[in-house]
Amino acid sequence: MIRANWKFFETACKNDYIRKHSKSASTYQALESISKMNGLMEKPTKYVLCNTLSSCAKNLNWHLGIQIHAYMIRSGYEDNLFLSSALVDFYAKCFAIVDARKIFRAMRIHDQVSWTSLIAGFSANKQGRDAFLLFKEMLGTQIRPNCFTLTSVINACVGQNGDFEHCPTLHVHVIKRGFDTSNFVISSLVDCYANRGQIDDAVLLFNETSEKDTVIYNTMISGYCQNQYSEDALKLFVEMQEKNMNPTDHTLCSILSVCSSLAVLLEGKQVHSLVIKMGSERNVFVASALIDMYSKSGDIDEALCVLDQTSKKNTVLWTSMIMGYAQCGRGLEALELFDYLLTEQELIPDRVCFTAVLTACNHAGFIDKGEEYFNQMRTNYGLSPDIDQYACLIDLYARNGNLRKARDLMEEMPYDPNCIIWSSFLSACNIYGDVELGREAANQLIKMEPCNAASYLTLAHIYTRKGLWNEASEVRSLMQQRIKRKPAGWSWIEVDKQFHVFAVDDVTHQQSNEISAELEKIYFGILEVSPHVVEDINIEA
DNA sequence: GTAGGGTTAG
Repeated sequence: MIRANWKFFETACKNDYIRKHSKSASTYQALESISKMNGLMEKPTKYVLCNTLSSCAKNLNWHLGIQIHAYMIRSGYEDNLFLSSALVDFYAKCFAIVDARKIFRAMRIHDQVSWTSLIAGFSANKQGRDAFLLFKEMLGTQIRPNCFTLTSVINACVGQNGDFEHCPTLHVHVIKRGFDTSNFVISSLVDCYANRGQIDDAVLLFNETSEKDTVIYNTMISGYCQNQYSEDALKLFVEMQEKNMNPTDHTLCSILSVCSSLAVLLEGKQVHSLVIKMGSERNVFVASALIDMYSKSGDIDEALCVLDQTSKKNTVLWTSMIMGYAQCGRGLEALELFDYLLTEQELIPDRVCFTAVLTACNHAGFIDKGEEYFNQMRTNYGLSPDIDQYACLIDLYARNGNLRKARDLMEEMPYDPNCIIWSSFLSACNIYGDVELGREAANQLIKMEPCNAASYLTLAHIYTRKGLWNEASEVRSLMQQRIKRKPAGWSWIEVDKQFHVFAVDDVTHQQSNEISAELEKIYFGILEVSPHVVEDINIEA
């Protein structure tokens, strides 16, 4: 029997695995709690029920919430608009979106709040399409959307697939209804554009906003950060300080993430000082960003220190540390930590945690262990692997020379292999010189990204190593036909058979370094084997 | 009298 305590329910609702157990807990504490809130064992009024439901929604207190629902039915409050809206919100926030929809559909009348609650619910449950359809349905009624509704539906577009392009349409609604002065709405639009890689639109909107608050700054910084405009993110951070706007924990997270991607330990340490000054080291988001920053900068000991000092550790924090070990090549320590957490700390791993564990196996070359952990996901934790964990296992097989096994798994898995999977598979084919599988992988990649030179060049490399000069030449001429000009923003010159990559003006120093590294990686392989290929890869405009 | 909103982590 699991003891009923509210902390447990908060966690329980976040995780399906525990959630099924939470149903077996006793219910008396729930009723006791309602009574206490209402004072001295009296019957709860509809106001108390409403407030309590709202609090259950905020704190993910599933058990108490369903007790209140039961009480509502018994007491004839089912038709109360306020209570029903709060109930929709409660179920939606507790990830029971099917129940939320059921309550909403059973309501005889709806208002802005009930519509918005379900739209926001779909959005929070990553069902952007449903949120957008419901918004369209709402437009067909007498109830007009308000700024809450628009924020929720715009938010639903974030993280959706490429074909789900409603951000400009919603932007028009925002302007038409005069919500373009609301920072709430504008920040969700900035986030939406940035998330879709339309950074110019995000910047335009940000610059047009006259009274910028901290959140809108944070959103823009985070947008720059997501799109690898690290220097612009830093500039905006400085601008914020010049305007005497206090950074928040969100700002710190984004800036630490910038320091991670630039691997600038010195600047990262300065931000760490600011974290301490602001007293934010207890924030688990900030702590996680710090661990990530230190481990990506190669200072794993400092990452451990941060972890030790964080009193409230959760799965994300532990995962950061496991990933930190894995990425700096200390796979064994990563796995030891994971095993310790399972046995001693009762860690309940999620999918991302398994990604970190499988990455560790990958870096350490532990095939058997990798397979074991992969199978444990389903058998021990009821988690069906998603494409990221499949990608890890496929990469683990391929890197270690089991190309056939990797290819079979790509066939068996319930997802279509993405660019990441094909390109890691192609580079394994290159290492092990497998012409047949390499050709297939390159062709798939060329179909997906016809203008990415890397796939053509890697395939040409595989052919050249096997002495298949004609095939290699065919691939190179195909590349020259398809890629007619140099990718925007960078160029290169050849001096003494060495490539010197330089950036044109509008490319930041950081991007230019990344491009150099990438090109050096590609061309070094080619130069090594067959110097005459060098002439062919001068793709002129 | 009661309900709903924006940016953050692996």
